[in-house]
Amino acid sequence: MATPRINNSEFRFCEILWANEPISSTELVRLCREQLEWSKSTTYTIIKRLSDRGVVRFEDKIVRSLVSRGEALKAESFAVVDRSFGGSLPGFVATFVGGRKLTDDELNELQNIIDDCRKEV
Amino acid sequence: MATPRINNSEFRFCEILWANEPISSTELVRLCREQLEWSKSTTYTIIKRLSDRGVVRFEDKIVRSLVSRGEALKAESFAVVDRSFGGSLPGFVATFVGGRKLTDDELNELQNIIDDCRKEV
DNA sequence: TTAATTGTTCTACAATAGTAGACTGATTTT
DNA sequence: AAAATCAGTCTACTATTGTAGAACAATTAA
Repeated sequence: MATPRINNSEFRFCEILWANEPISSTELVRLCREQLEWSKSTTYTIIKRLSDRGVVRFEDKIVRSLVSRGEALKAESFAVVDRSFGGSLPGFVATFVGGRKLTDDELNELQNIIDDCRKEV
Repeated sequence: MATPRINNSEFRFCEILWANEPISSTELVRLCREQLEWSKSTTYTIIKRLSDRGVVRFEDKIVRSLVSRGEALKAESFAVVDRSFGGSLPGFVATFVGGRKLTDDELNELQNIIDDCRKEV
């Protein structure tokens, strides 16, 4: 059961959903109008499309996600690393770093991630 | 001068171009047919679209890139990290790692990248 | 110098992404 | 109960992506 694809505008919608769920459609309409400048029907269209694809459930005027933010992000990060860096995380990181300085904090965070990863056998 | 956007099929095309440039359109048609199963006109359409957007130059039957593979990958990695992880590379890496074991080699590579990054002040 | 081949463009069509107006049925308010 | 509001759907239209047939122009071979 691969994570269903979520396109760009759907992703923006999901960010709002994830941050507020469970949430009524009416509220979503309001938030999407405020934060994305969407019309009411645009919001409903996206709810419909996402629920058709199993990304959300829309029941009794309440919308909730079936795919967590974490799952979606993981799927997306895998996709990029696979497609453009032959599946190599170091390849991705090297390219990213090559074009930008990292702060000490970021370096430390990365170090921690690596160390943790080494621990778990 | 932001790197022009390059969509999926264009990216596949570019991989072939980057690996073989400068290259004649005829050769590209051949390679795209072999590797992507594209028809002749599909290849020419993509050459046209990319040259309209300044990604490649098509002159005297020769195609060459104006955007290097490195630039394109960097732009793409930035885009993902920005859009989905608020610009945080550690955020990206943590998510990625959270769903998959890294090999020792990968861990060492990452370690090297971090160490190098620390050196350059 | 015709015939074939090669190189290129034009047009086009289906699929997906992005967006919304108009309508309808259900509730609520006067 | 008519009027207003609310919740939701339907239809639809534009832009982009993915792909290619047909036509045409230039070059080469017969």
